[in-house]
Amino acid sequence: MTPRQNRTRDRAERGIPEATVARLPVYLRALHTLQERGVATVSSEELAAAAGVNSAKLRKDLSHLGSYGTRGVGYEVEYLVYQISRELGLTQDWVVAIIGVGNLGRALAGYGGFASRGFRVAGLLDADEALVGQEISGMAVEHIDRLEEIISGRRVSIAVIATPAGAAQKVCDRVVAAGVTSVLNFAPVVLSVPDGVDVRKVDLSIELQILAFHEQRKAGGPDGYAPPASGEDPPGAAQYVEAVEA
Amino acid sequence: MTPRQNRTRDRAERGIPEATVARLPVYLRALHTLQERGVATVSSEELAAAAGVNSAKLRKDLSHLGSYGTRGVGYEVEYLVYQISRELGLTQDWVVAIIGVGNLGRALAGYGGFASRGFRVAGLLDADEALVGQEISGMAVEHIDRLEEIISGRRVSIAVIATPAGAAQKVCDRVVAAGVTSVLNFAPVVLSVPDGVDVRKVDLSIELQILAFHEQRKAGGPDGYAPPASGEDPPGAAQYVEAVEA
DNA sequence: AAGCCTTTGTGAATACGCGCACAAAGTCGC
DNA sequence: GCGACTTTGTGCGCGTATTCACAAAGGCTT
Repeated sequence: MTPRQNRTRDRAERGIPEATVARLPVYLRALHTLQERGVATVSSEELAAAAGVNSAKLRKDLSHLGSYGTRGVGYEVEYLVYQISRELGLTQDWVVAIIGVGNLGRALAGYGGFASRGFRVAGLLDADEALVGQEISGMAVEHIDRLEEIISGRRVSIAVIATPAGAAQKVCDRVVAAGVTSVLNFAPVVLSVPDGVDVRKVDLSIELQILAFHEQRKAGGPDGYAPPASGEDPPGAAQYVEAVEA
Repeated sequence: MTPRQNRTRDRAERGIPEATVARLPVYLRALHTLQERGVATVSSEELAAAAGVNSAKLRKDLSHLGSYGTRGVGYEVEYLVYQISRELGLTQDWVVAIIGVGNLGRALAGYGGFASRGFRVAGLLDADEALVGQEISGMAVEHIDRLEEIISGRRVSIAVIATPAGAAQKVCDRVVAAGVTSVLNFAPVVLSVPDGVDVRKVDLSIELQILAFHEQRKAGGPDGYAPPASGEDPPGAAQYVEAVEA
């Protein structure tokens, strides 16, 4: 994605691989668990096991942040928690707005994982007049007409889109226009955004379909499944649509 | 993950790359949208744009399923929908059980994306006696004690874990013991499962943290952000824990 | 019927990520 | 104070993924 800037500084300090960034939160969670148990020091082997990764990978990931381990001993849990938190930007607070207060939006509003990691939900917005004013998880739902005002007024930097698919792109355009540069999208659509805006997608249906693919493989026998005749002309090409439509 | 079986047959028919599998559902969704609009034929360029990927990548992905395009014309939408659906295993029905009926479980139970893609929710389970018997999205919540009976009796092949973190591993062990080989995990823990069982994880908090990382970079200036002094000895090493704890 | 134009399918080059294996570095026991 | 032992940090090779660029293939026009 950003290949050119990787040679400006040489490792640590700049250019942490995307794959590493994606694992840091996992390490962080494992470290928090260790911390609760009162563990002061952990080896790469132990932490890797807790995080479900290879220990060499863990060490390489951590080496991108600097040399925070002690050879022969391991890593100091507390210090590592701090370093990873800082690298991820969790030592500062991030203001989040949730747009769309359906079932999913409600679940997100009540999700404990927000507050505990420096994410503060500062707004719940919906287009449904009947919802506006209702209180969800101790916060009143506001009308989406006030989106721009809320986003800039409360310095929202991350927007969580939990609207129906049809509304998502329009909402996205508006939050971006209002200054948001990070979007977490739960709507089942591909959002298009200008350069400089990050979008991450969470899509239940896609995850299930990936599982179904592997499940189908497994069902075909342990040694190898051949997908149903993939070079043939299926008889009756017209009616196969029904099989997958709602 | 499975490198040895890739040479048994030569491309198509066997060994679709994991990265490709992960994109097929995206293509499928884009194709459904086109279908609703009455589009009969689509070029790789158009479909790639709709799916948010490079067109060469799209063509290579599709080539793993076989040669379903016509040079000079493009792909027949309906036929491609069928081929991808079949490859993903969506031409058959998959029986899903949702374990944990909190906010998130409720949202999942009501999620339309299940039914519309061949996923049938056949059970909602929870440990809370107060919830058992309640109806959620037209389905009665059942007690988790009946998990084994429900899973084998109703031929559940995919388990969705939406329990609190503390309960997830135990629930996972039970569903696996009962015969489930595909798990979609929403609990913020790393599940360990025996070989042959697939686990996919959806984790809101991790996604937010990844966004925060990039947001922090952007905030440091358009040309390059240097993370706060990553080789230094921070003064007062003891109190930095508070910054990220609940 | 022939040639032009569009679009696929893929070879080749490049970038990226992973994991092994080991040297360097530091601790701990004696 | 020294040697043995542990564990980090990383060089290296391998496999996968991505993208470019183009030849092959097919339709369409004249």
